[in-house]
Amino acid sequence: MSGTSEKVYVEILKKIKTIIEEDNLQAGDKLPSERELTDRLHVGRSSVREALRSLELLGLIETRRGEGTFIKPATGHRLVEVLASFILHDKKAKQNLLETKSIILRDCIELAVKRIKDKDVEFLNVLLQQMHEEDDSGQLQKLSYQFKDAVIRLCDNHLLYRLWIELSGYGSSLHGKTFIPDPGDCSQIMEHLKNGDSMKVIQLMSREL
Amino acid sequence: MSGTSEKVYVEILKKIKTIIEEDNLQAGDKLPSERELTDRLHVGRSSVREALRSLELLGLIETRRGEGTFIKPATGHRLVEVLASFILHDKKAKQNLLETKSIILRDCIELAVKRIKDKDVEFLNVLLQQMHEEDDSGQLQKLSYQFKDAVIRLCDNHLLYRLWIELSGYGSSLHGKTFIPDPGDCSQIMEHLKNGDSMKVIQLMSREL
DNA sequence: AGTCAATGGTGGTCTGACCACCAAGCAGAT
DNA sequence: ATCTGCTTGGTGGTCAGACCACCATTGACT
Repeated sequence: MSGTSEKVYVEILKKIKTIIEEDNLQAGDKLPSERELTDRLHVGRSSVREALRSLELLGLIETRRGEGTFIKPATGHRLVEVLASFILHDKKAKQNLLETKSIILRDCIELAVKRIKDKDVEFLNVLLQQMHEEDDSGQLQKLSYQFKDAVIRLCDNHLLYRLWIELSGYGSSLHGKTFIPDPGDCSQIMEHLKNGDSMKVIQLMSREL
Repeated sequence: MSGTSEKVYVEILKKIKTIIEEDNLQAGDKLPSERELTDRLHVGRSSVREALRSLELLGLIETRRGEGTFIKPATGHRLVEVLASFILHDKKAKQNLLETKSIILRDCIELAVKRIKDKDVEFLNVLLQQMHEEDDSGQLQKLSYQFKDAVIRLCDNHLLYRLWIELSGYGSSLHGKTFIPDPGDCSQIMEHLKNGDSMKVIQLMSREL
């Protein structure tokens, strides 16, 4: 071995990262099975599992019994969920959470109005069109969520976006419901996005708070 | 049992959380040993370990071989470190990181100028005084860092503060050095804080970028 | 009283075993 | 030829037991 004072499971984390990079694995792709990793890395299966379970809790991978382990599209509110339940005991912390969520949302939108491109406008218009044509309320809700999400992603900063997703995930588990704009809201948001009026967009998107 | 579709190690996470709450364990306190948890929760030791390793990777606990498992004071830059190394493959992601760090810093400062109290001003003045009296360059650096940190904490939002700490931690591992203001900067920062000029404070504190 | 070896507890790791689950392949029925 | 359904191999999920390395305490010896 190379001078290995590190715990095996941490080493494994690094090896897995290497494997992901070398094989250029993308979100949704399958990782080698636990037993194969055991062989390739010359470690015990339990150590492999400790590493994988850690990544799973971080929301970086997803395991499906009988199928395998897969790289997850970065959308893990699990992270904040766990962190929160262990760290955010008191009321003040929850207040902090809501405030931070609101601030991050504002940040995203401010970047969004700066960075929105013509093709983004087109895409949002398509969504908007679909919404106005949709009758089924379930489908409508889904589209509304997509619209909201798409707007936030306009910030073109994946890290910031992830922060919002995670904060949002925990936030909704706090008060149960998530704000979803109706088609009318979306039309207005659309207009203000084009005009570069970030204040108005923020107002419309922050209704839940 | 309650509908147990959950994986054992996730159940264990909850149980551990319960134990921490019931026994009112604080940072630094010792958790029951792996074998004791195995007995108390009627599960295999490997499952207990999967749960503990996950918490360790999240920076929530610390394990010392031959001694035991201990609750860690909530200050895990491990989180972003791990997330980052797995998510931030490309250059764009690193750019995202720097941008986000800068944005969070701005958010903190904007809250800080709103929320600064007289006693905060007093405290910062004491630090400033010490800085001007200090000769030793090492000590001076330490005081400068304290000053910067104290200003950011004025936002009175622990979560936002933690986000900055974590982003900052990874950021410095990117380009190696961290910006530390000199006494002159600190005096100016102090003035603008009192005047409520957040723009100026942000400028002075963001020099590293 | 001081030194140090034995001991018991703790985390670290590996192995092998079994289960539950899923998908693909194959054999039989239609 | 197609569909159905069973078999089978691969996968994750879990457990039990065995060592090892390490640490702190104990207690015997000096």
